Amino acid sequence: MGRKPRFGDDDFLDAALRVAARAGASGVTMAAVAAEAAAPVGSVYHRFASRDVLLARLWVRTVHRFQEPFLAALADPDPERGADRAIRAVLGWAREHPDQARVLLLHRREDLVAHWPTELGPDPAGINDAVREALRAYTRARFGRVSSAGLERVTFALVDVPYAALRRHLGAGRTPPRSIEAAALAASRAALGD
Amino acid sequence: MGRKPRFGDDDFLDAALRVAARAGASGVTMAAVAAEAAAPVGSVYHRFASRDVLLARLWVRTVHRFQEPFLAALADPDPERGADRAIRAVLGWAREHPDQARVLLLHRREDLVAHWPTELGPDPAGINDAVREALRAYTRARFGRVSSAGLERVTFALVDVPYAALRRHLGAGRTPPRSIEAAALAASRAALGD
DNA sequence: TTTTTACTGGAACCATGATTCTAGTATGGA
DNA sequence: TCCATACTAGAATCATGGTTCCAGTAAAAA
Repeated sequence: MGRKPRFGDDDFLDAALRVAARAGASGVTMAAVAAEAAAPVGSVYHRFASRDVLLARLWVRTVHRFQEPFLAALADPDPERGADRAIRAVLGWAREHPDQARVLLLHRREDLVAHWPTELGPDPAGINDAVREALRAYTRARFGRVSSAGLERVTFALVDVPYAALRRHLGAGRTPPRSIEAAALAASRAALGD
Repeated sequence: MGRKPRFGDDDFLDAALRVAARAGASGVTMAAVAAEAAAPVGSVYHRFASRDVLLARLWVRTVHRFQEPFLAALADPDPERGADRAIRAVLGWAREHPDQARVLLLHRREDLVAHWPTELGPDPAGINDAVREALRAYTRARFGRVSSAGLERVTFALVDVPYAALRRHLGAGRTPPRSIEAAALAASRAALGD
């Protein structure tokens, strides 16, 4: 066969992550990613057809990593404990991986949709299917049935509230402090109507 | 003196707002703003030295409009009622002015800081001084003293929580529904430690 | 009516950064 | 050892969109 590759997909995704953490979304140029990986731009294009593909793949990889602990926590047979565990999982993950958490904040869904590379599947919308389904299941387990209002309330409590607790810190470049957990838990429980 | 102007500052700011609502932040090119106002690009540059200045001025104008009802509500002599009124003011303003609310979401503080035009003052940080001070005053009124933890909690409850309730809807291009108010109020009160 | 002057128009120019292109180059297998 | 095959290199090219520039133009004041 051919020669052994010097750079793999993940090398460039990791480089892009580091650049994003340091320079923000707009700083993630192909030249910057290549320099960060100590590679020439040509090698980046050998792996990723375009900048859009690179960014989309980084986003997808990060979303999956993020969803894993969240979904595991939410699946707890006891709904109340499941909610608490889910909140803690999100806050804990963000504290352990602030750069990756920042990537999730940096992209806007609209930007992603606008530049979504068709070769990565139909649409980024599908990526959240697992979460959407888990939230429906949670709503059913908690409230007996899945009403539109109930689902919205659950989404607010389990997704938007922890996001709100993190946003300020991640946006400012800080690792989120542990002290936000109490307020986030209290707010989330209240939103669930306890 | 000279002739009467055909376009004023606000014509272009309004045009930029409409473009932003329609095409997102990245769609706000100078050519798009000019076209939206039915003016040539030269006229835009006659009013605004650069795109950065235009966007920064739009942001500042919008922030001021947004802060006004929030600060008025928060100044209520009764702290509990002040918090509720502040939440309602934010949610109500966003529902009445979804495009402008979206502008506040679309910009990232980091992007603004990175491109801040020096002629607009020292820094965008100063813009939130009034809010920061109001939150300190609120913390004092509510908890007797201003501790770091108390201030963080108040900020989360009165700024981050309503933001969280709005984000999903504004980002998706929808006008936020009234139904989010109950959950936001409950979450906010809980975060304040009631 | 003439002059003055700020404003209008829009084509040309430039900077940035994505993408392409064509030689090399290293390595597994024959 | 030698060939076939990916992969590496990075200079050159292109596209996009911000910015400049200067010749008109219209209204207010004399």
